[in-house]
Amino acid sequence: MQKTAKPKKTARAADSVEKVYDAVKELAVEYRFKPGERVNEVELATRLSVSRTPVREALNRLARDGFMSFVPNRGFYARDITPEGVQELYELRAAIERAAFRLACQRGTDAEIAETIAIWQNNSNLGPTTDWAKVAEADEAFHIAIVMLSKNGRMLNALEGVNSLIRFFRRIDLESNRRRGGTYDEHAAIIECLRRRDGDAGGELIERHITLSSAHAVEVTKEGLARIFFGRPD
Amino acid sequence: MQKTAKPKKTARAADSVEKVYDAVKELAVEYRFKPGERVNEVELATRLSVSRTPVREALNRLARDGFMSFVPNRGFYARDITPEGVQELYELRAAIERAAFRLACQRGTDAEIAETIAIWQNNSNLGPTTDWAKVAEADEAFHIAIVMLSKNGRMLNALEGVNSLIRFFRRIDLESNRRRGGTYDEHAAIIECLRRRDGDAGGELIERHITLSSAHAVEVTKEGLARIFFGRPD
DNA sequence: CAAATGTAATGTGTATACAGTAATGGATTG
DNA sequence: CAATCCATTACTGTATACACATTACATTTG
Repeated sequence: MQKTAKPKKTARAADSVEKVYDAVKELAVEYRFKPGERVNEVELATRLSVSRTPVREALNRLARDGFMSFVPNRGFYARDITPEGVQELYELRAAIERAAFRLACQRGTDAEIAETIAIWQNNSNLGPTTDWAKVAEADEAFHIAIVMLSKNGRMLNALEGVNSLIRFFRRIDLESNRRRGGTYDEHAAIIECLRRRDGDAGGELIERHITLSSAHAVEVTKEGLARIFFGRPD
Repeated sequence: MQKTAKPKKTARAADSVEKVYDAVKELAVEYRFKPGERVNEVELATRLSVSRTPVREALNRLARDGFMSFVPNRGFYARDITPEGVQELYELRAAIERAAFRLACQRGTDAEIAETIAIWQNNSNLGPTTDWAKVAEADEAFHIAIVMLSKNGRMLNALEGVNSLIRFFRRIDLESNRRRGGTYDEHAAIIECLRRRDGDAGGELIERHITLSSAHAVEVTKEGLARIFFGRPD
């Protein structure tokens, strides 16, 4: 289905909001805004070559997503970074994934479960790599795949929101975790429960698996702060 | 700290967004928009005596809250109403509250737990009433109070979002539930677990307590639809 | 008469203007 | 020299204007 050479595609700048939302969300996910920094609307608008109107609409969305806070007459501020905040996010993630796993064991079809296992087996064959971004991406996909089996779109949506909020820390966490090993085995055990459809056991494993990560919250945010303020071109 | 009589309080119309957000959210919570209905921005703006700009900002927020969906070049549509959607929300609520209860048992101080119990005892003394809105409000407050003990602001925030999305159904659910009795006893059992700080048992009770509600999702949405389309002045 | 086409009316998308509020920096005063 | 005050600057909040997209409806066509 090619785009049949329609030259009338001068097209208005519509969809600016979506573009701005995606772009600014990306900046926020990667902490290109310093924690607590005030976001200047005109600067952002000129940088993205749009007016303030779509920028403000996007910022309003991002505020509800948890990436911005908003103070009337002062504007939008980038999210903070604190160990407590990170731990809270991991705890929420654990709560969602635990429940979703139990539902997945009830509702996933045999075919879906088999497919999920197959995907995991492929992705875990990354071999020894130092591309932690890829590792984190695969890890996130693994957990998302399980939650999809729960057939609960609301949980999936909530988890995706949490995931984008912790993505920055998850990379750091996985690096140090992988050094300590264990992640692979934990996933393997979870997969085995899924195969047996043992929702209770697997749910507990997932919860512990995630809670282990949350226990590093302090170190992870320390390392995160360092990267935000020192470790990049900017 | 009184507001020292500053007559210069002609004040600009600022804060329109907050006002519009609250007003439209209220409308959405109560399903004053018919399910799936397209929301007309100019009509809403004139009704609230503001321009389209703050209206759109508020609608963008509400979209992220789950009250609106958005289709580029077509605008905002009110959420629709389906049994599956309601059940998903109840499942998410159960997931959050179960995990939060366990944390509450670990983190709540003796004083906080005692206070929570006291508040519940007061509120359960409503006696025989037919003001289901009040009953639902007390129920929501009871569950919120427990989650507050978890000291996890993110979970609290997520739960509040879910609560506002299901408030309409919760009232209906409680009516039929109360007729069947049981709600009081279930809360009492949960409270007892909290007093003993038995997070595992109480968590399971909460989950079952909520899951029981979710099982009525179909009937509840049927009744809800009837009320939306027939049962009110409009 | 049904389907297709053109056109008017309705409504969204974004830029811009202007009013009002907070932030800044220098002058003034103790 | 420090604190306060005032003027200036920078930025936010909302209304409005206009371009574009969609929808509804009447007209034409097979």
